[in-house]
Amino acid sequence: MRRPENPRSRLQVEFYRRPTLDVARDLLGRVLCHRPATGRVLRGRITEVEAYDGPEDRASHAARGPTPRNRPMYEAGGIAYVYLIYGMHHCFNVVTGDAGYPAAILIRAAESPRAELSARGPGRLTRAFAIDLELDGTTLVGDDLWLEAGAPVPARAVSRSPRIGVDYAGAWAEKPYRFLIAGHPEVSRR
DNA sequence: GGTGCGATTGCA
DNA sequence: GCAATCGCACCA
Repeated sequence: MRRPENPRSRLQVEFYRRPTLDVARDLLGRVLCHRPATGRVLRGRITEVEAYDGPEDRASHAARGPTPRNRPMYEAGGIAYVYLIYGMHHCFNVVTGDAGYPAAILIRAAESPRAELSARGPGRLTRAFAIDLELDGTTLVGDDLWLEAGAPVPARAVSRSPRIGVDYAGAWAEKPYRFLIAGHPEVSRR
């Protein structure tokens, strides 16, 4: 019988350099940690994510090939991909897979005993965790930004659905690439 | 160089 | 239902 992982142990690059859907499911229950330039470490347990997987994924920023913005998606897994959406909100992604294969996972929600760190929705989450463009391309195994093992989420507690806000992606909009912990449903209607 | 729009959110 | 707000993708 394997000894349970220390919940405070940090995820290493091997965790991220796996198939994107596997990483997405395994991100549930992990603890996002950010140490801002000033202040204490911000910690929150991930409750909802969406996978954007490969060059064929029409919902992905990489659907039309590499651009200055999506460059981090083509790097080897284990770094952040952060972009500005609607001119006002940041979205935080975890880059996955091998170098040259564009893939990332959008972190959509997290919970914390600290109420101000419980956030539903990708824009609210980045605001709560003080994540902005400065963290674009940052390693996820450094001392500024990292993930901790947290507590495992059993299979029965994982639910899936199509991704939010990607109606333009044709058949790819139907794929169940959104993973969430049952009992932590998205609040936003749609 | 010009134009259209988005992996969202909050308010009417 | 719709405005906010701007970097960037795309076209010329």
